[in-house]
Amino acid sequence: MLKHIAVTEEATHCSTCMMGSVCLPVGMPATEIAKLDDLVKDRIRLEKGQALYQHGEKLDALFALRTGSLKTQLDEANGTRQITGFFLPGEIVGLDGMIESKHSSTAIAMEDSEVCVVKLQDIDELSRFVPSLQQQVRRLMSREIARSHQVLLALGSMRSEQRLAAFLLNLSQRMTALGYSSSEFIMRMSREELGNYLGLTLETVSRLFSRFAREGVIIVNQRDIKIIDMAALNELLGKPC
Amino acid sequence: MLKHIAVTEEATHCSTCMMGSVCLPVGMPATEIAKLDDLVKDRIRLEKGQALYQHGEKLDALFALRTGSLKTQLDEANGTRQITGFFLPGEIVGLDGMIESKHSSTAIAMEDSEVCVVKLQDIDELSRFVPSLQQQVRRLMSREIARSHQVLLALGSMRSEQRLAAFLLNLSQRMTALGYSSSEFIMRMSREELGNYLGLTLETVSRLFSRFAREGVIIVNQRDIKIIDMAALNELLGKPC
DNA sequence: TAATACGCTTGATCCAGATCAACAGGGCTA
DNA sequence: TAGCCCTGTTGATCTGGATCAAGCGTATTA
Repeated sequence: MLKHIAVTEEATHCSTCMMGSVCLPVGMPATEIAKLDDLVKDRIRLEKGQALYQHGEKLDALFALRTGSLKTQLDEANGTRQITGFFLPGEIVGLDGMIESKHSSTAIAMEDSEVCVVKLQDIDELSRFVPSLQQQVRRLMSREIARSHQVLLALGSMRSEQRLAAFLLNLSQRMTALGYSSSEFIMRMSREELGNYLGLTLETVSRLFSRFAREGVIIVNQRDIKIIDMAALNELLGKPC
Repeated sequence: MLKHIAVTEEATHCSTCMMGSVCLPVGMPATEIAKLDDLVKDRIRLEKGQALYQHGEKLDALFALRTGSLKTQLDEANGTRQITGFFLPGEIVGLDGMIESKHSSTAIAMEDSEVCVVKLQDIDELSRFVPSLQQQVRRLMSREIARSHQVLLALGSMRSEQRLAAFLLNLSQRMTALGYSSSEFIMRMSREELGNYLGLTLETVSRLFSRFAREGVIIVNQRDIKIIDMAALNELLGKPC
């Protein structure tokens, strides 16, 4: 059962939330952000492994990740599973589910997490007074499309070492945006989950980590990653450092 | 140079367009569709090989494909290219470009084509009078996200023969929606383009076509495809027929 | 404290699909 | 009509990453 938490009068709202600088309101005019305070009436606390929503369930809201981390995946009838994304605080989950009002994927917490519930209905109502809100939702969805196109590029055109390099650089950037170190962070996903996401086996991922470490590009301690030679990772992708 | 065509008073509008049943208005209330007539003020005619827009260009509109077919692709600085989608009439192109108002991909006509130009500004203005329009745009974007997740599934979890089977079935469905035969159609893309899209080489694609033909699953004549045994393709994907 | 389990690493081997190469057919130009 | 280019087919060979297998460290439970 999902653990709902009503957002009371004195609780944190969008305009005062610490995640504001990376979350849903990013890029909106300050005057309009102030009007978003009634947008989130509800939060959900998730335990590690718990599903926020599952494929086929009715959808009427987006979810802004406040703390923790999530993964989204497709589960096919024949047993295959494809992880389609990993999400960090400030990122929006549920954007793929607005067709037929059914979720087309499953979202699972990779650690204890908390999300803000943003009802689509509330978005539509509020956007009459906050003109930039609809554009903002479009921007977020567009970003999600572009993001998955980047993953397509990785899966379709890159070799295994390039895929992992691209993943590490991407994660590093997102951690930086959150105010964490760009060179040292903890990966919340297992080798198997990462392999699934990147279209590789867990053994290949493990070997790549070992190799990168041997070559002095990173230091690996289980899920604790330290990037030593950022330029080497960029070079792998054929980008000039 | 792009060839623009003003949509005059007596020209076809959304409410009278033959593509209405598969295009942007799909699923909207009839009363609201009637109000969409001012949405498209402009069309663009493209010759085969011509770009509708290119990576980095300013974006302020969506494009509804009226006739012909398009592909979208990412072109990396290091020379790699990844085709991210093939588009048929009635489908919407340009949804990935609303971040920073810049296109994040390039769209190219695979044959002489024509698109309706839908200005974002006009969407925002019109949606004050047509409440379902914003939801419609969200639906279209959501569908695009779900679509690319399906491709992720193919590239990340399927073997070559399954990827091609999934592609053929998908194309068959879309052709059916357009009112064409579900079992016989012409593919507008080359073996190389298809291979690029599916993360395979053109040789592998060619061999797969030959093998499917040898096994009596399809009949291939260059780009003319006839599906003989739809069930066999579904079985390849592990789906019960 | 031992016992079981889970995630990860590493080695040995295998194979699907890439790469390299040759050629065929159709359409276009001269 | 010949010549050329472009697209596609097919064969031979190679290889990156999968698969199979063993073992190791850390956490959890009895």
